[in-house]
Amino acid sequence: MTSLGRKITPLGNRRRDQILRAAEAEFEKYGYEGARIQRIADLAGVPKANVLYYFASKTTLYDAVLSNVVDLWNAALAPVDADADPASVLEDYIRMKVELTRLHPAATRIFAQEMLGGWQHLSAHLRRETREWTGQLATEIENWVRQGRILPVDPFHLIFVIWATTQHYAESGVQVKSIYRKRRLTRKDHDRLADSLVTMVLRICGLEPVGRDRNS
Amino acid sequence: MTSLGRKITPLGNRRRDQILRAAEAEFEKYGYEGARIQRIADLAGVPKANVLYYFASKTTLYDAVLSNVVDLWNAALAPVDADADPASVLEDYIRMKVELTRLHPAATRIFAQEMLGGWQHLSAHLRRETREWTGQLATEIENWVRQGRILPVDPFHLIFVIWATTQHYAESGVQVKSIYRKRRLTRKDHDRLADSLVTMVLRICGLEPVGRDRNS
DNA sequence: CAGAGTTCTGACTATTTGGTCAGTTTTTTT
DNA sequence: AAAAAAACTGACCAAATAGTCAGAACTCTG
Repeated sequence: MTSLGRKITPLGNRRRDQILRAAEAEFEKYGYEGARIQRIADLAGVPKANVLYYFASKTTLYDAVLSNVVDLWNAALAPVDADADPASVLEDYIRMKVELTRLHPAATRIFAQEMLGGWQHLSAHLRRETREWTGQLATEIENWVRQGRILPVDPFHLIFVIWATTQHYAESGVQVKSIYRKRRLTRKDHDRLADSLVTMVLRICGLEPVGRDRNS
Repeated sequence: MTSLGRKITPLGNRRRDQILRAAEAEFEKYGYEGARIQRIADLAGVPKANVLYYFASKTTLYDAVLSNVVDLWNAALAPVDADADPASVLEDYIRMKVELTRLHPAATRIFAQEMLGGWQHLSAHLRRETREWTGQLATEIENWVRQGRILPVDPFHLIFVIWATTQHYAESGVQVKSIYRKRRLTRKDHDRLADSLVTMVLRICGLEPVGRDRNS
């Protein structure tokens, strides 16, 4: 489904990326059902038929976009180091997630939409990967609790707090504007979000912030 | 838009509700764009034209569904009593929200979808109401912080934790199944969620659980 | 520069879908 | 029971949209 039955030249690759970027924006804005191939074509500045030339169908195109997003996610959220102290691990995890959210808001929103829909469009392969890194942190948290290194918490719920909050915050750029009367999220907003989240999560676990050199 | 230019008999009202319920299920499952009037009609057991007889357009129908949902939400989340102690207020708020989520999962999901889309389909009237009760709790939390009754927290972020987590949890029945390998959420799951959330939120605020008679 | 492979596209099709409407049936009112 | 009002519906329509295709244009290679 992903591979076309022909060679891909550098030119073709550029076009493909160009279309893919446009598709990402479109899917972000309208979701799978609401997305229109024509609009993707317009946005990419190519005729509609050209979109269908590179991606056989709307589904294929969405798959490609989604795959990119999940790859991004998987690459960024590194495996947990078993020896590191809980506070550091949690803080790193949170800051990484917020950063990803800041750098790739479109990707983030698509990811969230897909999650809302129960990963209906996620291939089995990607689904497994996604489950893996989520499960790993949960196991680690469970160990910490058993070892008495943090207060008792339900690992899933703790992850949800981190996950849902950043996600929710990122997703709702419009909501933030409409309910909280802000225009858009600045870099500072994201830093504040990360700080605030770290503080909250550490308090939940009964931990103190780790003194560390921040690179900024 | 909401009112038809004719009298509504009891019979008509029943049919209207019947269709409305079907529509709620449909919109929950497929979102606004994905929803099909034909399917709503089938689900309600009436011809498609009958749906359009009661609701002039898809938009009108969605408005009606959404209005119901927001009413439900507004009615349940009572205004905050300024004199009550923070722990009680927060616990009540959380338990109410989780309960709503349990009783009206469809409504909850539609609400979330709408939020994701930036309230694009919410009338100005409902939008104002929604903002009001959100802002009220935030103000209250700010007061508590100022009075030193709870540890310093960003009110919005705290509300987000509550909100996003329950929302996220409720929304992702399928995700819970696919990632965390559970079948469906039982009553017990919701109780555990509420307990866990209360604990977490109180820890964030540096509060102890309130001893109180639970009616169950 | 010739030929092969790749890229591109306008025009077209099949299907889906929201919405209309004229006329029928049922219920309510007088 | 007659008249009026409301409820209902099958048949249709116009618009939108995903996807097809034949052939033109371009690009690379020998």
